[in-house]
Amino acid sequence: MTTQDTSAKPACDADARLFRAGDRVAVLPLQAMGGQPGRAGGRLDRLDYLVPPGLDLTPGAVVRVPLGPRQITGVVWGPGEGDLAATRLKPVTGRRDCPPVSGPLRRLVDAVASYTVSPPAGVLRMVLPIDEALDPPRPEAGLVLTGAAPQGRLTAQRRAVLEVISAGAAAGDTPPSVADVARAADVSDGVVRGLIEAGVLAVVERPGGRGGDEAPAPDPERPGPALGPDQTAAAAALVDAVAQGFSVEVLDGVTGSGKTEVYFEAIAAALRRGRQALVLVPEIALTTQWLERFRARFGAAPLSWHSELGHAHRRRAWRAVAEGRVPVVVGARSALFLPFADLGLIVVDEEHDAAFKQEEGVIYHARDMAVMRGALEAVPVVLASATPALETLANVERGRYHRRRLAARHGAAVMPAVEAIDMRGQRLPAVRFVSEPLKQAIVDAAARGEQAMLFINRRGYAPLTLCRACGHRMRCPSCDAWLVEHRLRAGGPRLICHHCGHDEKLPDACPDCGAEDKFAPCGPGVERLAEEVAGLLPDLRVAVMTSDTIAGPEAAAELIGRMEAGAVDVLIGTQMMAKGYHFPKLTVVGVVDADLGLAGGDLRAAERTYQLLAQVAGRAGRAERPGRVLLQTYDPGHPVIRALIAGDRDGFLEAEADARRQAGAPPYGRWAAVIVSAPDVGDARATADLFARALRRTLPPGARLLGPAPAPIGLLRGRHRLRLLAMADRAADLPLAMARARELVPVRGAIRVQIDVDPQSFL
DNA sequence: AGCACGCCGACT
DNA sequence: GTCGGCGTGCTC
Repeated sequence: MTTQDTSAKPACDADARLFRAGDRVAVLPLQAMGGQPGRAGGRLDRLDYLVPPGLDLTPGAVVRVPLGPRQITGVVWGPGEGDLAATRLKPVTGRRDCPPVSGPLRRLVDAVASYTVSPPAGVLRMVLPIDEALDPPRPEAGLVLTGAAPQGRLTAQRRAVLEVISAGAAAGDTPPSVADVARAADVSDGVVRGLIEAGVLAVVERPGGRGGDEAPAPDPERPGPALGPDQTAAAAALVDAVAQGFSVEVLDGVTGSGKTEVYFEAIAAALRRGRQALVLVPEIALTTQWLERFRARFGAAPLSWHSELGHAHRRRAWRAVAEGRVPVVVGARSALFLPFADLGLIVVDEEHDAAFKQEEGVIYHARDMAVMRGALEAVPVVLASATPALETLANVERGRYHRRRLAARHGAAVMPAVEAIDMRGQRLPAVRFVSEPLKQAIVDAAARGEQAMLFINRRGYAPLTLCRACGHRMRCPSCDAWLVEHRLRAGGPRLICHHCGHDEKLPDACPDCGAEDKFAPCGPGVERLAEEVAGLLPDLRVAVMTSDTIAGPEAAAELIGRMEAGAVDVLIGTQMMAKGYHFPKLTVVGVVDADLGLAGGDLRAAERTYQLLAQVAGRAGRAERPGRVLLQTYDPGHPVIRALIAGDRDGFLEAEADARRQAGAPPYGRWAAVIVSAPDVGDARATADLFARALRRTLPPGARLLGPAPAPIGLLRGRHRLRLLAMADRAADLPLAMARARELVPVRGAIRVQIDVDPQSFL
C-alpha cells in the first residue's frame, strides 16, 4: 500500500474532476462559523472561493483560504454553489501538503452531519483533528559538533553533553536529537540549546529522515490458531464478505467462543488484498490482552489510536494512515473518522457497548456510523458481540445484516453455572455487602488454587456521605448529584462528583450543622468492597481494578500480568474489568449488586444490565476448569436475573423485543431527544418551550412529543437542563424535523440546544 | 479573531 | 438629540 495506490479502488467520478484557475469551488471550513455545535446559527456551511492561477484542485483537497481577517483551513467540497457575484469571491490561498479527503469520506462527513443534526464543519474536524498533520513532517533535527571551542566556562553539564555527542559520533550513530542528548547526559534541554546558541553544536537534518522507522507490518500468512468447526464456518463467511464489498456481518458468539480469532481471519483477508483494516473497540485502555493475541496471530502490532495519544505520535499516526502506510488500526470511536487511503474492512468489537455512543459535541453512535462508512466505502462491517444490541438483531431480522453464530465455547471450556443469591434471606448488617455463600465460593476457589472476581459497578468508596448529626447529604455544588467519597487517592479521602469532576477534600465538620466526625458513608463502592474482602479474607491477595487505580494501558497491563501469573486471588472491580479478558484460572465471579442497573425507567435498563452481567459472567471458567457465577439480588424473579440463570439469552431478547415493539420504542420506532440547557432556569425553560412549539410544526404526522420536562439530572455543571423527546415510527426523518425546528428557534447567549438522535442515555 | 451594526440607557 | 457600551452576526 502506498500513497499512489489510488488505482486499487476505482476513483469515484466526483474525485476525478479538476478545478483550474478561475473556477469557483465550494470550501467546507474546518472550524464551524458562528455558533459552536449544539448552538443554532451559523447556517453557512460552505463558502465559495476562486481557484487562483497556477493551482489545480481536486475535490477533497485541503486548502488554506482567507476568511475575514484570518487564514483558515478547509476542504474543497465540490464546484462553487453560492449566489455571490464572482467579483466578490476571494482566491484560495494555497494547498496544504497532505492527501485529499476521499469521496467516500466526504460523503460520510455529510451523512453524519445530517444524521446527527450537526454542522458539517464539526464533523470534518473529526476527520482532520490535528492541524500540524496537514503539513509534511519536518525532517528530524540531529546535533553534531561544529568543532568550535566553547566560550567561557565549560560546566560539568556542558561537558557531559559534548561527551555524549562525540561518543555517539565515534560509534557512527545518526546525529541525536536535543531530547536524546539531554536525556543521555542527564541535563535539561536548556543546556543543550545553550550550546547550540553558542555555536558549539550545529543542527543538521538527519540522514535518511523519516521512513526508516516503519514498524514491521502484520503478516496475514502466519499460521493462525486452530479454529473449531463453528469458527471455521464463520471465518469463511467473513473472508468471503471481504471479497464482496459492503455487507454487515454480525458475529454473534457466546463469551469465550473465540470471536476475535474469527474476525482476525477477515483482517488477514483484507491484508492479503493489500487493503487496510479498522477495528473499533469500546475502550482502548483495555486492549492489552487483545494486542497480545493480535501479535501472536500477525507477528506485529497494529496501530493504536485513542484520544490520550501524545500529540507528536497522533500527528505521525494520522499521516501514516492517510498515506496508506498503516495496515491495521485499533482504536476507540474517534478512529472511525481516520482518512484511510484504502480501507478494506471495519470491525466493531463488543458492538453493543454503550461507550460507542459519543455524548458530547457531535453526538453519534460509532457502530451505526461505522455501518454508514462501510456502505460508502463499499467494504464489509463486522459487528462482534456475545450480547448483540437489540438494534443489531432487529437488522438481522429485517435481513439487512447477516448473522454468523458461534454457539459453543472454544476448546474444552463450557459455559459457567449461574446462580442467584437471594439477599432478602441473608440478613447482612448495613456495612457488609458480601454474603456468606459468596464468601464461601471465593474461599473454595482459592483453596483449589483458582481465582475469583467480584464485580460492582460503582466507583469510589461510598456513593453517599451523610451527617449523622443533622442528616445533611454531601452534594455537588454544580450538579444534581451526591458526591462520592474516594479513599484510594493520594492526600486523604475526597468527595468527587462523577458527573462534572468536582473534587473536594472530605471536610472535618458538617457544612450544615458543624458537627465533627459525624459523617457516615452509605452504600458500597468498589473501594469499600475491597476493604471488606480484605478484612473478611485476610489471607487472600486482593487487587482493585477501576478507572481510579488503572490510569492507562500500562497500569492495566501490569495488573493483567499479575492476574495471569496467579499473584492475585480476588480481583475486585468495576465494569472496566468486565470486558474481553481471558484469565484461565478464574472460576468464580460474584456480582455484588445485580439489581443496580435495573432501577429507573430507562428504555434500555434491562437490556444493558443483561449485557453487562453476561459479559462479567463470561469471565468465569474460560479454560478447562468450569466456572461458577453468583448474582447477589433482592429480586431473583426479575426477567433479567432469570434469563441469566437459565442461560436463555434469546428468550430474554425476544421478550424485550416484543415489549419494545408493543411500545413503538427503538429499534421498532425512532426517537430523538433535545436537551436545552442554560445557567438560568428561565432561559432554559423559555427556549425549551419555543423548541417544543417549533417541533410540533416540523415533526411528521403521527409523531409524539414528550416534554419539555426537567432532565433526570436537572442541574449539570451549573446548567439547568430540560429534555424533549420526539417519538416517531422507524421511517420518519427525525433529523430533518430537528434541523427545521432549530432554524425556527433563536438560541443566543449561554443557552445551548443539544440534539441527540437515537439517544442511548436519558440523563 | 476582529469589525460593523443596532439596541438601549445616560448625558448634554 | 447624541454618545458609547455591549451583545450579535458576519466573514466567500
